[in-house]
Amino acid sequence: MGKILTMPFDGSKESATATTAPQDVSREDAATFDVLRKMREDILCCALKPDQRLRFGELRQRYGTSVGTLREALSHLVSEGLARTEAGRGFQVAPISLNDFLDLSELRVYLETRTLADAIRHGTDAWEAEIVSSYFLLSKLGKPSPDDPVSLKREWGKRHKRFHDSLVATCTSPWSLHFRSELFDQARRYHWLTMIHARSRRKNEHLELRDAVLARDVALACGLIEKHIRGTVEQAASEVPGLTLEMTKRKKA
Amino acid sequence: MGKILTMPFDGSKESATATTAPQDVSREDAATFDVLRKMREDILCCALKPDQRLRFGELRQRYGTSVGTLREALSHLVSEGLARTEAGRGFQVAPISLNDFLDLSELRVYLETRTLADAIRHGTDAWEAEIVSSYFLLSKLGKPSPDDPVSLKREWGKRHKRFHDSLVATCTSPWSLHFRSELFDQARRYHWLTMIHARSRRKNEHLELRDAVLARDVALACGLIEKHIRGTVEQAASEVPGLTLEMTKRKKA
DNA sequence: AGTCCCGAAAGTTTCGAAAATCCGTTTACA
DNA sequence: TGTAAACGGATTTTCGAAACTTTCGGGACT
Repeated sequence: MGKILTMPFDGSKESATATTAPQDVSREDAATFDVLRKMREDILCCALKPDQRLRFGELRQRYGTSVGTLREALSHLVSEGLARTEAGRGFQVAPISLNDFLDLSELRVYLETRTLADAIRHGTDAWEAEIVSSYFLLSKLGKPSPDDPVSLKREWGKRHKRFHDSLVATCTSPWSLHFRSELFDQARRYHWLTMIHARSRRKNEHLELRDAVLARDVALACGLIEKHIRGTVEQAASEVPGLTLEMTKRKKA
Repeated sequence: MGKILTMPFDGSKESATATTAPQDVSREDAATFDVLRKMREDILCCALKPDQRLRFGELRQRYGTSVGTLREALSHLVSEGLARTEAGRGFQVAPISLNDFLDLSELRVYLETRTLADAIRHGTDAWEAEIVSSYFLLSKLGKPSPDDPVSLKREWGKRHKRFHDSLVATCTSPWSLHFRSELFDQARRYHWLTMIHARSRRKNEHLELRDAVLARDVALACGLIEKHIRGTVEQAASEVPGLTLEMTKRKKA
């Protein structure tokens, strides 16, 4: 029972391990998990562009790890739909298209409303507190313009995700939450493109959403999030250049 | 994503030493993919039992492959929800519980009806032909009793999956199909338990379903599949011993 | 010119061993 | 006698290299 696992004391009070990332409080899976997270973030933020070929040589240098570890991370990304692999031809970043965005957004409407409704019904004080907190952090930044630096966009993306996650945190259906999370990540790729290109501003839908959720108004909150998702799609469709209905023209020079 | 291809694979043959398979037309990923498929099937059929620890030593012997390959396959299974992994404690088969079955079945009702309705609306002649064909193969076997040999149960499971896949094959939403497929595989674990333990017989719901789909009756077909899924849950809940609401009692012998 | 074949180069896949980690047991000490 | 550190065996995790596959380009033949 006793989970006191006392480390064999090494003398140094502050473990000054300079070699690897020192931010390990509860290291998940160490190297593999770390590489996976970084890589996912890079795909979501289009640092690794859609359809880009992922060669092991470059990746090994970029993330400073071995082939085996990379392979495991890539394998994960494939089953999340963020990468593709074919026969003996290695891996590549999953393509994007308006069709794909439309498809996944339709499913998102269902899963977000389903999880949100359930979360509201099972909401607790701690849940409300986290919503308030994460909204505060989100609003403090304000949606970045295309001209803002990448680091700001990344930070906003993180806070945006945290806010939406907090809304559905008390949902009682693990499977619904799981798929919602995967689809949300998928949508983030398109959100990133919108952030880069779109100049139009939408009104603060997050505030409305927060208040509706805190008021426990299921119908209103679900309606708002549906409008939120659909609005994002329309904005991307009209303002992101090159996001046509079919981006699958495999032009070979 | 794209592993919804329902090719008529013969698989499951012990071709360990059969060096050159006859002109592999569809060789997917050779070793890794092969191990992954075998392992998934073993988990679905409870040859690897829920909560069972998956040690590399045993697995290496069972599947005749290396640690790295196993790791990649296990990694896949984790993101499909068929296995778990924790810190530095290796992998284990995902647990099962009635709660889990109820949760995933509720989501299945939505995804199956959604994909089925869309598939019917976009049905083609080839789609109908495959439905007729796969139903024929399914009905030829008849649902196995608990006393039937494992090989028969496995074959029935394959044909059952192929039939249900054929129904939704023309659905136009890749994401819906993807999640439907994952949930269907999850449900197969519980179907297997039911096949092993349940002795009650249900009427031939597959025939009704087939005819409703071929008649392009969306409402009827969706109603039938909903009843089909819910009926399976009830049968499992009442006839599978040990499938209680909480199976998470961590009894250590 | 066009087509086919063959060899070299680039890249991917698989493997087993070395390093790191965990768990149960023993041992030291109050 | 009880607590906690140290030890040893077992297991996991990571890595780089060997084996294999695909791609590309030159040269001979139609």
